[in-house]
Amino acid sequence: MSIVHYEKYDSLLVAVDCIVFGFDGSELKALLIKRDFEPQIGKWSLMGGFIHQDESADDAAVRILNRLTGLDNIYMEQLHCFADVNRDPGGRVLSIAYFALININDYSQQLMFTHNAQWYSLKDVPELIFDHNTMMKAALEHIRSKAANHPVGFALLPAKFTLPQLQNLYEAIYDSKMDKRNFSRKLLSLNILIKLNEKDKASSKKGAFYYIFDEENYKRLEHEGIKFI
Amino acid sequence: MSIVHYEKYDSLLVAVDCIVFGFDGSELKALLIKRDFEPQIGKWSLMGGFIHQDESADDAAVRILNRLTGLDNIYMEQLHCFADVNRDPGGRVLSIAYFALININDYSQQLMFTHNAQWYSLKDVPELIFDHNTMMKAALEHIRSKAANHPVGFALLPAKFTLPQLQNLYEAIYDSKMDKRNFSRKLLSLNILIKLNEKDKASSKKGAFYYIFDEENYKRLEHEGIKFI
DNA sequence: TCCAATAAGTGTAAATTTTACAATTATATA
DNA sequence: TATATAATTGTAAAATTTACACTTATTGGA
Repeated sequence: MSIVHYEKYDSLLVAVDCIVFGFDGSELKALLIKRDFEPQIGKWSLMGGFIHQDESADDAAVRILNRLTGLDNIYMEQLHCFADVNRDPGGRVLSIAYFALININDYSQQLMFTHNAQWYSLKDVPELIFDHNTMMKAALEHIRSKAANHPVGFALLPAKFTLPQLQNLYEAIYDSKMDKRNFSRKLLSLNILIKLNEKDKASSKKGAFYYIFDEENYKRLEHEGIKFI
Repeated sequence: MSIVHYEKYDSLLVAVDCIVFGFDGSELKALLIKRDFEPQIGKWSLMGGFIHQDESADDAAVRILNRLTGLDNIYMEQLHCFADVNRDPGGRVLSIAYFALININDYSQQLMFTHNAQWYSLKDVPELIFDHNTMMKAALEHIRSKAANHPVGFALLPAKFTLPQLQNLYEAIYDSKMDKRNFSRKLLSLNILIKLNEKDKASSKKGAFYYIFDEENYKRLEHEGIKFI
């Protein structure tokens, strides 16, 4: 096989920007950072960075997410490559947006402080730099269409969670109320939930049973798809 | 707003590669080109090219599709950005894959010849350069998951088509037989088909009625989603 | 012109899933 | 012990999906 050396005249800067969603038990939130660097210092934005010569886009996203959260093994998917010519006033920069889900409790206050980071409810997301609001909107649409056909929650919920918490998550994703009888019937019929003999008493006197995900069935349905909506 | 000039040390070449699907009435086919240029001259590949400094990725895809097909207004979606470090042995090149659907009859023999292009049934797709087989596979998965939740056919079928042709398309996408009574009931219930008072006699003595898409309802359902599977 | 062949077009009953809807239960605290 | 709170549970009607086979329109050949 012949190796050619491509001309470099139209090489471009390529960034990765991460939309990080977390769930606090009742609301879906996005992790944003207040920039203490140029360009657009002082404004809110997604966490991002340039892709290096010697790393894949996925690796860059992992690196950037790790820098922001301190976490490894974050659930992450490539969302879309945003490539309008003038999306970044500082120069021609492509951005590959990544969609990540984390358990909000895994995120340390220390790192929040270090990065000027803040969790914003989706309703309250401020104006962001560049096309980051567009990315945010695409990420919200993505999780909605994903949740319609795949189980979600594994990455967003703590290991032990209750049915009301899981329902709150779906209600937060779709920003609408659901019937709890129908919801539990539906979710239990998927065989991805294992009921524990232990209750969470934090939000009611009666207490709600904890569940964990059946990891094997969850991953299978994540691949095969379900029909949630 | 302050304009910064980003360092250029990690700028990358970014290509666009197009997976073009067409439907010949019974089979789903992909448009491939036999390379008459380096690297990998003589091998089959997707049609692609580099993104220029002054064009968006979408514009590059339109340009490349137009060069290959002579067509404007091709149905097209960004699929995924492939960015492994060593995906192209000729150098570090990212590739944004685009997924396009065209009416196979719109494609001229002249252009087929000019570009060394050939329609391949999906079952017979040969070994392609780089990660193009991976892209092809992703495109097939994409059209399958898309067809499960959205109407498809507008871009792939001629303006007038018959119900058996539409069913053939769905059967080709899913590579499986469907019941024609259930299929027609389902599709007709979507209110996206307008029956013409005219028959296609090409494939039967009785003839099959032509239909056209109700463009408004089609576009609405394309946006809202349907539940096909 | 009549018959045979071909593919198009059509209906129904059973099974499953979805939807709408409200009473009971467990527990903590007053 | 009474009360308040949120969790848990069932059922009937409606809608959708599935499985399944005969009739129809037309052409070309006997």
